[in-house]
Amino acid sequence: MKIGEKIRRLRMQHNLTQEELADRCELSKGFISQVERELTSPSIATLVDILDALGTNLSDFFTNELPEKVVFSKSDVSVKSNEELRNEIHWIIPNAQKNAMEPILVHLGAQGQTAFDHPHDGEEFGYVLKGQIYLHFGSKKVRVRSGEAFYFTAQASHYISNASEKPASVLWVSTPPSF
Amino acid sequence: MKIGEKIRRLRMQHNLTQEELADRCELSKGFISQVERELTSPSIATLVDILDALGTNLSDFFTNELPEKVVFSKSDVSVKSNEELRNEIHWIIPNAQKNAMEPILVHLGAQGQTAFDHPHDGEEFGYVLKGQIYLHFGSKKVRVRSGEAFYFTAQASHYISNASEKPASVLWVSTPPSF
DNA sequence: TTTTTTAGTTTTGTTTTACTAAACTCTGAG
DNA sequence: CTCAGAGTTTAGTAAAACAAAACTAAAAAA
Repeated sequence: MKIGEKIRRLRMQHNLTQEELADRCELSKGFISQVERELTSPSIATLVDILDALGTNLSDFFTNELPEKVVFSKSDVSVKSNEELRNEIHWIIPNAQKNAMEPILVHLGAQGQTAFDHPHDGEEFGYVLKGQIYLHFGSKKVRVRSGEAFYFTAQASHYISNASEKPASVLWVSTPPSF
Repeated sequence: MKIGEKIRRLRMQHNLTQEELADRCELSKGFISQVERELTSPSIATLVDILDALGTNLSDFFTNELPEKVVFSKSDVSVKSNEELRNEIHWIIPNAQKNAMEPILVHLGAQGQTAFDHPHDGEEFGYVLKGQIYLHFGSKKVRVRSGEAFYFTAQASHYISNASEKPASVLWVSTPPSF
């Protein structure tokens, strides 16, 4: 929590005095002082004004930063294959649920396809490494060939399929990770 | 913005009535109604209570505000090449600044390298499509070969280089987009 | 049909508090 | 010492958050 402290830090980083900040968002300097010392709590509307004057927004403000983590994946970490759907999914990063994005490698055999993915907030990006696949997005169906990419917000059900006899590989990155 | 609508949607997703939600966060059902219809705006403290009862938090609540967008990139949208660094960067998605992730294709010529990227919050994922590159991360230097991937939180300065004479290609996804 | 229940809305009123204006404190500089 | 610039504190008000109860509307039950 600690809204006040955070605002103070931000103000400092911008080399502003309480009064200067107060002017920018049409508040009194005394009030800014109270906010920073947590003697009061601004309304949401005024918080937006303050953050605006500090070049940020509610989203960034409340998003706590992630702990540092570096992963170098030389080999596949975990694999799950599905005979019936003729596919194989390689999770590239361990415990990606904790991260903002989750990259996977999808191998589709002849006539293979992935499981139906239900709509969720977030975005999906794919790059076809090998072969040719069909992306089914809502009622749309689009062909994506090797070296091509696709991108969409995951607000419709979707899955991919391989209509041909040759295997296909897709590098897939989704955010936030579906759980 | 539209705090009320969003709360209503969340409540619906949890199959709660206004009264049930009101009970959980010790508010009156009438007030919940006013909030959802934007006739009033909750204080930050009570907003936290409400979100808590809905199994979320300020951070997540204010983050997911992306407009639906679907992009299929069959050809490169914009390219920027740098003779001196012997590289070429292809932006795959137009206006990716508005999105949660920004995928690019990086081609490195012989002895090429990318510009120095300064630390920022967010995460970076890369997959080497062709050739062999070195990832410089802070003071670390790691070799990544074709078919291998790397991943890290972008809290240290970083860039990639191609030490060999053969060209190299890397598919790069970063989040949030650096601007 | 009438009655009852269930979900949501609207009104009215109280109480809390966000916010202002002005006085106050504490520096450091000239 | 005094002046100026930074922050703090106080006192008061205007605004609003929120509660409680009355009111709609619709569906379920009888």
